[in-house]
Amino acid sequence: MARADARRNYERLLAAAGDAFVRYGVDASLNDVARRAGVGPATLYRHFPTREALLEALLTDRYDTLAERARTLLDSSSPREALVAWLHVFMAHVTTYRGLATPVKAALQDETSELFSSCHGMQAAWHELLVHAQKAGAVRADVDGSDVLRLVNAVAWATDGRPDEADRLLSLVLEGIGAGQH
Amino acid sequence: MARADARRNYERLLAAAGDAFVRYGVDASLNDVARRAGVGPATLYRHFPTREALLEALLTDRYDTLAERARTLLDSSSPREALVAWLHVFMAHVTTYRGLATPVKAALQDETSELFSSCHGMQAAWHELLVHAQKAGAVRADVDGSDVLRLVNAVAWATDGRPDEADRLLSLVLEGIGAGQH
DNA sequence: ACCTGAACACCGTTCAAGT
DNA sequence: ACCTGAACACCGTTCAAGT
Repeated sequence: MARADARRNYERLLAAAGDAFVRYGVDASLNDVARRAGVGPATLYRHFPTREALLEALLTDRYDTLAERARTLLDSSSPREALVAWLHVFMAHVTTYRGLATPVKAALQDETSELFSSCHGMQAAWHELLVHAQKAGAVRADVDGSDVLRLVNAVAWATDGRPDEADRLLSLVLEGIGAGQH
Repeated sequence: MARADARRNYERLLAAAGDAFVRYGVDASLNDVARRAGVGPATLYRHFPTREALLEALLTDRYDTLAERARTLLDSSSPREALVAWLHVFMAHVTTYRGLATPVKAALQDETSELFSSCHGMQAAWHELLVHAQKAGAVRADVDGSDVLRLVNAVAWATDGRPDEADRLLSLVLEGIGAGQH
């Protein structure tokens, strides 16, 4: 049973980490996070053994939201529009913290990544969305969903969240999977 | 006029940095580079004020080679094949050191990057290659060369040089610019 | 059961002092 | 004109010692 102070430290650390990641990106100093939380460094490591553990705690429910969003779009729009809209939302997610694309890359392909399982539901929902679009003939049948997701993540990395460039590169990718506007 | 020992230190530092980047990637410790070169840290900073200066010295002639390669391919192959072949060579370049994609990203879009000017000739040659392919109808006329290069660099980043995945993602990009196999 | 903060080995970078 | 290596402020991470 967790002590009250332990629980409080956990919350404070999470809040401080969120702040620091927003300000300085994913590589923000962990000692600084602990300082902001008013806690010793070792306390941070006790609650979150790795930087990825911190990210996981911060992002898990966002991945749930992304999965839900995919399912909502599935019945609400045309298959192509749904897919395009969701990929935009996904890119916005990767832009949450500077440097987030790198851990996301790991999450998308490395089973040992701590974010790997947090992503699983989202990936499943994304695959449904893709298959739906493929069955409607809006996307080529031979493209692999994981490939697309990793490529879109790479676009987010390459454009650093600059919206116009992100949109241009994303259009190229969409064209590549056969989902371009005609 | 440079002293003999200064010149020798310069060469040693360059060699040590090349070694270290190959082993540990672009983020290798600069103190360690100096140690390997048998030189004090300040001597490294005197010759190469920044890590990017080191990269520039190591890569400049490779960019010249890449430019030359583009011009060679221009008359030797079909426009489409030439373009595809060169992009593969470019991706291989980005894989020279682990983590190189990040400075390359800067070089391709940030004028303040020290690699920016080193890249200029290569970019010009690449644009020629692209225009050639576009005139031949092998690539869509509305795609921007810089966009493509940045996207391909992003593919190199996303695949970490794993050849099969790199090829799959690159195919998607090629399809996106209208240069896929039909 | 949990927290503390001093400590370790490292990093990038700069300094006064040397030759 | 160039080099030295000690030094600074930082980093991630772990420790024995506390309550």
